[in-house]
Parts: sequence; structure tokens; C-alpha cells
Amino acid sequence: MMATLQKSAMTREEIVMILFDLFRRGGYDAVSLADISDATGLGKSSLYHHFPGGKPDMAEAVADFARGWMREKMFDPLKSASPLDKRIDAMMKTVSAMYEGGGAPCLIASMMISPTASPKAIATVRAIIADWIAAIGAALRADGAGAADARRRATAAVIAIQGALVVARAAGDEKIFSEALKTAKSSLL
Amino acid sequence: MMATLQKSAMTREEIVMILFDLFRRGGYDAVSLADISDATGLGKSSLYHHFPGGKPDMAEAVADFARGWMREKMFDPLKSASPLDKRIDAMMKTVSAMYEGGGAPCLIASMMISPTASPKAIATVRAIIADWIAAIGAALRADGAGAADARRRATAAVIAIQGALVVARAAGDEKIFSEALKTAKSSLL
DNA sequence: GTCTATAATAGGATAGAC
DNA sequence: GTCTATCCTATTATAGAC
Repeated sequence: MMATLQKSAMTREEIVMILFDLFRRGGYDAVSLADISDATGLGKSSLYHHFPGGKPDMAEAVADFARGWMREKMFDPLKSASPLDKRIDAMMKTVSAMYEGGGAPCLIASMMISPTASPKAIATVRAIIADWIAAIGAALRADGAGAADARRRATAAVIAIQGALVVARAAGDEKIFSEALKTAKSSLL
Repeated sequence: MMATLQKSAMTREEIVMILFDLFRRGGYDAVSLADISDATGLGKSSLYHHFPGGKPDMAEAVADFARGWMREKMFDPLKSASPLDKRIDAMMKTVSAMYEGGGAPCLIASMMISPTASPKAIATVRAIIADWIAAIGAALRADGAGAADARRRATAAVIAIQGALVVARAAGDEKIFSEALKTAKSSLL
């Protein structure tokens, strides 16, 4: 039995996942500590307990979380032993889920706009794009593609995904996103 | 001769062009009236003289300006009598200049992230994307393409431009942007 | 680890002189 | 049309109790 009675402690990772969603949807600047307090149910002081550096600290934690998540869920599976088309297909399914079928913004795009976000956080989200292109490119090369062609097609795929996200949300038409994923998949095979 | 001596009056359009650059680079939320005051050299009260509704008013003015600019510089020229490849080429040159070779963010993407921007401003920038796809599509149809194919390829071109903007800035490599424009051009012809 | 209370600052907005 | 001065609220951040 616990010595003291307190509201259920929230783990840092649980908070970070909430922050991830807040930041990608609202952008770093528009999200206030009050918003974060509401979304997490934690008081401001509790937030500073978890993130002594305040919002910049939170942004870095979110960027690190996103990078680790992408590595685990998207980049590492691209290295598996299954056939290339299965791996690309799995990646596109993960992409679709992550962006909620085209309705949810990308953290990378949201964070890159913010001039007040910590340089470390921005550097991390930018690195995710480079990692992503590299991961797809490596899969294509392992399947026999030339280095230059692999890189070119991998870059085009990430461009199509990011662009479709912007255009689908602007047009309010998630079909644009799903169609773009299909086309991108074909171009990779 | 003027009756009173005052600092040179800035026209509303001059202010709007400065606001356009501030908003697309920093995002609506991160740009404060102090920032705007610095960039324009005008005091806050002068800004409220030009935009009685404050920041939301400014965002709407910028969105309207962008829409008019796009219509004049990109959509109308697509209707001209010159050969299709010349028109597409001209559009891509305008795109490259507008986004400064891939280094400058898109106002549309910046504004869409902002949850606090006026719904009217957001509706306007979203409409620009629809207009853009429609303008390219109309040019392709006038050149003999089927309606569905024209729409599909026009959408893909705008996706490629918007995606390349995100990826090129994330990777810090403007060549990604220029290469993507070349590829997009080929796909339209 | 979470809370309440409070400080300090920055933000948007207005009044009134020139 | 622009300025200075001011107001109010929101925001970040801290102190200290539990």
C-alpha cells in the first residue's frame, strides 16, 4: 500500500505522446503550457518536473520520440528478410496510420516552420527525413537498384508522401493521400 | 506642399507583402505584433489603422494577396495561347522564384498548421491549392488530355512541388527542389 | 510526482495627441 | 497616418506545501 495518496503518476513517455500530437497538429508556437496542462491533466509545475527546460525541452523530447518511433516502426522493418514489395507495402500502411489517412499533419513539417523551437529539436526532425530517404534507398539497393537510382526514387517517394499530406489536407480530400501512397508504392517497385 | 510632416506613409500593399514573408517563414502564431512592427517600421497603432481587426485581419489580407498573386502570375498565364510546354515551363520558373529555389516555405502550408488563424484566411489559402490543380488541369485538357487524367497529373504536380519544398528544406538541399520541378514538368508533358 | 499560488514578462489591443 | 502611453490578458516560469 502506498504511503501517500496522489493522482496517478503519468510516465514521461505518456506525456511525450500527448505532446507529439499537440505539436504536430497545432505547431510548436501555438501550443501553450495551458493547452498541455489541459491535454495531459497535469499542472504546470508537474510539467516542469518532467521537463525542467520547459517547452524547448518538450520539443526535444518529442523530436527524439518521433525519431525512435520512425526507426523502430518504419526504418528497421525495411531491412527485414521479406520480399521488397511486402516491406514497401508495410511501410505505406504504417505511413497511412501515422498520418491518419491524410488527416493529421506531419510533426516534421510543423516543427520546421517554428522559428522559436530549439535548434536541437529542429535538427532531430530534419534528420528523420534524411534517415527515411536513406532507409528506403538501402532497401532498393539491396534489391538490386543502382545507388543513384535508388536514392532518386527514395527521395521521390518521401516527397510524394509529404506533398500529398499538404495537398490532401488543403483540399480536404483524404482520397488524394491514399491515391498518392498507391502511386508512390508503384514507383518504388 | 504637405501641411504636416510625417514619416513616409506605407501603403497597405507594401505592408501586406512584408506580412506575407513573415507569416510564411515564421507561421502565423509565432509572429508577434512586435515582430511586425520591427519588420515594417510601423508602430502597433499604425498597424491597427491599416488592419482594424488586428492579426486575424492581417492574415486575411495576406491570404487574399497570395490568392490574387497566384491567379495573376501562375493561373492566368496557364491559359495563354503559347504552346503547353512553354506555359508549364513558365509556371515552374515562377514556382522556383516564389519559393526561392526551395529555401522559402509555402504560405499555404504555414497557415494551414495554425489553429488560431482566422477561418477565412485558412479557407482562402486552401482554395489556392484547389485553384492551382484546376488551372493546371484545364491547361492539360485544352491540350487534349482526358478529364480524369488531367486532374490526376495536375494533382501529382502540385503534390510534387509541395513535397519537394518540405523535403528540400528538411534536407537543406535545394537541388532536391530543382530536380523535383524538372521531374514534375516532364510528367505534365 | 503533483498541487496551489505567485511572480515576471510578453502578447494583443485601445486612447488620444500630433 | 503615425506616434507614445497605457491596459488587460495570456504565457512562461518559479517557490514551496503535500
